Amino acid sequence: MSQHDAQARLAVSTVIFAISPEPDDDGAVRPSLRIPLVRRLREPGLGRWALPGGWLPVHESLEAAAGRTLNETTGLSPRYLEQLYTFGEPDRSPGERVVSVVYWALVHSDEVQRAVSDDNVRWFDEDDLPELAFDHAAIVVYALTRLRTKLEYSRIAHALLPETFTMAELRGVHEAVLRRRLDPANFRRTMEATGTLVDTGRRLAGTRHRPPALYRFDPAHSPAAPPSPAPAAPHHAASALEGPRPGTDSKDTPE
Amino acid sequence: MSQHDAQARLAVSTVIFAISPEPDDDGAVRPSLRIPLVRRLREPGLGRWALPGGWLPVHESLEAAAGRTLNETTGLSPRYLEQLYTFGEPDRSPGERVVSVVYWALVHSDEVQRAVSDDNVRWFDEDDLPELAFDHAAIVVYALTRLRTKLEYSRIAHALLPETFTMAELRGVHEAVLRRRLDPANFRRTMEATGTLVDTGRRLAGTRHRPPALYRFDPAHSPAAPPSPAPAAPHHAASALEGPRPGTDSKDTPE
DNA sequence: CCAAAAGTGTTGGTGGTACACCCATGC
DNA sequence: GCATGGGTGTACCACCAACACTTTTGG
Repeated sequence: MSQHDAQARLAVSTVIFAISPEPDDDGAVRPSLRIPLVRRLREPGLGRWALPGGWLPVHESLEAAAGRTLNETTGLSPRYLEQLYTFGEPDRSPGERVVSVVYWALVHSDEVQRAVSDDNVRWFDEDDLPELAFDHAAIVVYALTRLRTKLEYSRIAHALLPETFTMAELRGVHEAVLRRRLDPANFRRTMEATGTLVDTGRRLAGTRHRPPALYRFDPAHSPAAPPSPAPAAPHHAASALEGPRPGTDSKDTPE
Repeated sequence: MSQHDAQARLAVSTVIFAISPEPDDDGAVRPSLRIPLVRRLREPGLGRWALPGGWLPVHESLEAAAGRTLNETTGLSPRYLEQLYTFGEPDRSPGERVVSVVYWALVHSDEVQRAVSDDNVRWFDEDDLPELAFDHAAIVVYALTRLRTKLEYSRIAHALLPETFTMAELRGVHEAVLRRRLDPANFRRTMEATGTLVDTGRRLAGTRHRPPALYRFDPAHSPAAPPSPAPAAPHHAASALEGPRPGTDSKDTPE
């Protein structure tokens, strides 16, 4: 019983979200929600697209492992990272029992520019995903509903935006995630009422209309962990990454 | 590398909630929220109280394992069972890396009567817990906030009550969980507005005041899985249990 | 001046809280 | 009849969606 003994194997995967400006059908630039996927280089599921992840190292915390694999596959570091759910149906991975602790993450839109993207890592539009390996399609669907639900009662949209942003950009993020238009007037008031928005005093020039104010989020409100007592506490998994090292395929790849 | 090789071990634990009538300080019978704990019979944490649970068998689903260990320790079967969170800090269990997928469950109050309770299994009042092994105290705190949060936007209180119940009993459950008094008039309207309550037509006699109506929950509303798409779907882990079998201590016990 | 988006004001509906009040039963 | 909770009616307040309206820029 070397490594296929009577034990489930533990993997950690992450659903990563970012906002990308994408040309709309009528040419207007509407932001869209995007997700990076990696191509599987081994069986099972060879060639299929899957969520970035890897086996859990014995001495690494779950959250650190999620942040690290995220960084290894995309080159990015998450602004927001939270556990989503643990998937462990006995038959979800052919051949071997695999239990996956899945996280979801948000990254800044301006970082996506310099994100890795090659034959084996690609960003997909949220409503135009390819066929996924294992049960990853269901996982993404679940992560999407969690993101949408949480966006409405929490203020996490800032994790998808650069340091400063206009009210319209913030609204664009909400509209892209919720997939519906929001009233600009009411949206502004709701956001201002949270007290987490700080007017930088500067304005964005160069538009062909009245220049909008630039805001940033009050850091006093966001790093303070939400009322979830025990876990959560989205630290950034500050695990450094030295070069493009082999990644997860030291021996075999999990789902 | 027999079984202490470089892999984390996977355990499944469950925080079980039930309502018990408990004599109040002034003699009045107010329901209270109770949690069963098991005494650890091995190191680490020998003698301490801990959440019921066990190692994950290779061919059993996470939810089935949670339901089974729940049944083995308490003799009860859950009316509600949902995944809570996965705890996996590297140092949470001395000596060995253990990752615990934790569920939370609700059981009917009338079943608690015939629940197991001996030297090694005991029910504790939610606000009078003993010192717990490992990080189980934090886990219970987290489960409590989840229960409280979910009670307010979902209708899960029925899982803590018998088939039929009065409006006051239902309110008593909410008050016990939320730890505050609720306005009877407003509570009634709120509950009636959900449309999930069915008046059985019968009334509870024997009180020394106007006999209250007996309700039951509309089964058309509760088994229908909530809008959580992927996981959830609280099936009852229908794994039979043949007698008081050795349980999890075939080789060693997890946390 | 005009287009276009920023930003403000006002109104009506909805849901929740507080609280006054009547109803039906046991004793 | 009277104490006790069961059950109803109603006024008020906070929040939110809808939408009319004013402001400020670029061209």
